[in-house]
Amino acid sequence: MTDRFDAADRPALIAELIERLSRLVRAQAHDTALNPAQWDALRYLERCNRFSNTPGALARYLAATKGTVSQTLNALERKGLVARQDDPLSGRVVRLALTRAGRSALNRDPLQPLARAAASLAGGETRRIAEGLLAMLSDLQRANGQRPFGVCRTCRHFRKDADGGNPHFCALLRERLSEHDAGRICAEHEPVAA
Amino acid sequence: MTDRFDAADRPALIAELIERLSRLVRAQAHDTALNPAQWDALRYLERCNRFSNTPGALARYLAATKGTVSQTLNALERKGLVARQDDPLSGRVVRLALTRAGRSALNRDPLQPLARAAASLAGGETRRIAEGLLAMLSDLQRANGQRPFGVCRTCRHFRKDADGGNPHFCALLRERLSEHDAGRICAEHEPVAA
DNA sequence: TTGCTATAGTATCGAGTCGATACTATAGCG
DNA sequence: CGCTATAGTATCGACTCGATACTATAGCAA
Repeated sequence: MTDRFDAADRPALIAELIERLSRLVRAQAHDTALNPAQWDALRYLERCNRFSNTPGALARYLAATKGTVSQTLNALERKGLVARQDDPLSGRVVRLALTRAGRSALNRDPLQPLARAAASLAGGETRRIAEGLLAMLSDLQRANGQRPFGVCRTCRHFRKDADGGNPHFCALLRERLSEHDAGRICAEHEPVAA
Repeated sequence: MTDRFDAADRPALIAELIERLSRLVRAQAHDTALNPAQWDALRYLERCNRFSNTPGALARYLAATKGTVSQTLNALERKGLVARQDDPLSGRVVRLALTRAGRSALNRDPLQPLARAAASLAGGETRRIAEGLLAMLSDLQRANGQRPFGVCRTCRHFRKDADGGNPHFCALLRERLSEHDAGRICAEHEPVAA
């Protein structure tokens, strides 16, 4: 029988460690006012751009069904952390926004202990690990036939410094992008490299 | 506002990536016959040693309550993947063992896509990442006041090559350990370094 | 205009999860 | 023999989450 802790099976070890770390975070988060799915949604809404602040985009991001996400949003709205707003342009789109309370709730994010654990790694390691995990995420999403969901800056529709005042531009949505926008998650993201 | 994707906030990014990877695995695992907790239990039972194949140890490992774990075990037993056996020495200890079907179920572990993603990383990276994640796990467990749960070989009670035929020895439980034992997870594990 | 179809989102339901609580039974100690 | 600690189970209830069914709007086509 193969021993999953052998050096040869290090990928299996990595996968299992990821699963365990996440499990510990969830276990720890249990005495929070929010559940894991709600925290995930809150984090997403903090970082998505104005093209992606919708229930549908959130559902794709979380790999959950629209119905499930709708319930999560109901809970977050009930708690006053998220506001739903009608889209001025389209009658069937709902725009999501964090409330002030929602933003400040993120200061109590149960992911913080994990982030602290990451911060205490040896100096150069955080970069390597972040890049490795990112690569794994892309891999996994590709294998699942999902959209990659990256930030505008790394998208093939991103046009850097297209203009003076408003430095960037999205060639897909034909919208100007501020420097701030460029670092936000977009549901339309397509990586530069084909 | 700080942008969580800045280089300065790389630890937060790492934490979030771990959470997302795990979420994708869980989402993918949904059309499996087993749920995430059951997979976690199966994985543990494949790799724990003979001192740690009990519901209590599993509960500590999963950071779950005994009641929850008991239910998980009920489900696994009902599905014929795990067998509960009375301990011959103690009437209040239950020993857990994977059945043949349980062992072969692990070939369909939904963690495998993630492991494959880890395997396709650049050569030297897997080692670094595995070590980094291990360090994070220890950190997190220490912060939560939990037992570390490592393999015998790295335990302070482990005596290497204590004997000829049975090479190793556990100084805590006063039991001989085979080479195979040395790589198994033990609930009594205490790291060498204090 | 009138369909037709696709899409965004919601409501409802039911199987299942998981912690809390309470319980039984054994171990171990005096 | 109690007494207490521990291993494990049963039960309950709040909640999760996907499946299904539904409403409503958008967009296209004739």
